[in-house]
Amino acid sequence: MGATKTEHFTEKQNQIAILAKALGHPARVAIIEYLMSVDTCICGDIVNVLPLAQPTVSQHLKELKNAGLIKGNIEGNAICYCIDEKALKTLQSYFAAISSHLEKKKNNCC
Amino acid sequence: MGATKTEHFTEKQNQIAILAKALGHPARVAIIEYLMSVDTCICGDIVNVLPLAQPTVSQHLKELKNAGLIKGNIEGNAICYCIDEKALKTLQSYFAAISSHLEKKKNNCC
DNA sequence: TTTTTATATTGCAATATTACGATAATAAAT
DNA sequence: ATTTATTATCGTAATATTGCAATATAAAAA
Repeated sequence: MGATKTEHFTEKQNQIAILAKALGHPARVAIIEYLMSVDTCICGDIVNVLPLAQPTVSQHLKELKNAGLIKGNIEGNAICYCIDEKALKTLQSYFAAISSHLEKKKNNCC
Repeated sequence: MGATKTEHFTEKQNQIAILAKALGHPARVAIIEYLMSVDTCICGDIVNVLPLAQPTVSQHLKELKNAGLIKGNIEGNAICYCIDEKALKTLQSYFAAISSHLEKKKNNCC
């Protein structure tokens, strides 16, 4: 064993889990924050910004891309990675819904 | 190797990563959603609701608790787990900030 | 007190993640 | 055509996660 039983959960639950998992590493959070901070879309300096070796950064970028959090095109020997707004909007909506639900409830146990 | 290099990232980045990682599994997303759906705080039926064995569920609950997403007290031989609103508020604020930042920017590359 | 009920812990096997050196691939620059 | 610069892939070691059977723990019920 060791493999997640995705088939037992809803599409939505799996989707949120995939996005959350992709952000479940500080390097990937840092990458998203960096992509937000730069104006340009070409940003070959991600490797220099992060305290990790180039193959490791490349791997993290791949995971963010697989999860759908970033989009990337190859521009010559530079990369053009940027945030996929749709994915982040999904997360924003999800947690906004949870928050408003919790506020309505005001349950005060625990 | 294989251990995350947390020390190279900011407190905030690590905090978000910890919360996101905890939600990086559909079972744990399902648990949060279930805790939201029930009115009561005592909810010993989590095990019956999920398609996983009892020790596995117990482990997922432990991880959610470690990450700070749920709070739990033992109430006799039942458990009282509930959502820690603070943690979910943190996530809500974080993604709200990202979303509003992205909307302001309207970058249209990629 | 013994049984029942409910959750936690232990131990283990299967799998996944993290990290990086070495190397490949690719395109711009010389 | 060769060099240079940049990103991707491969291979591998260390560690973490996932899942569950077996067992422990703890309190209510009998």
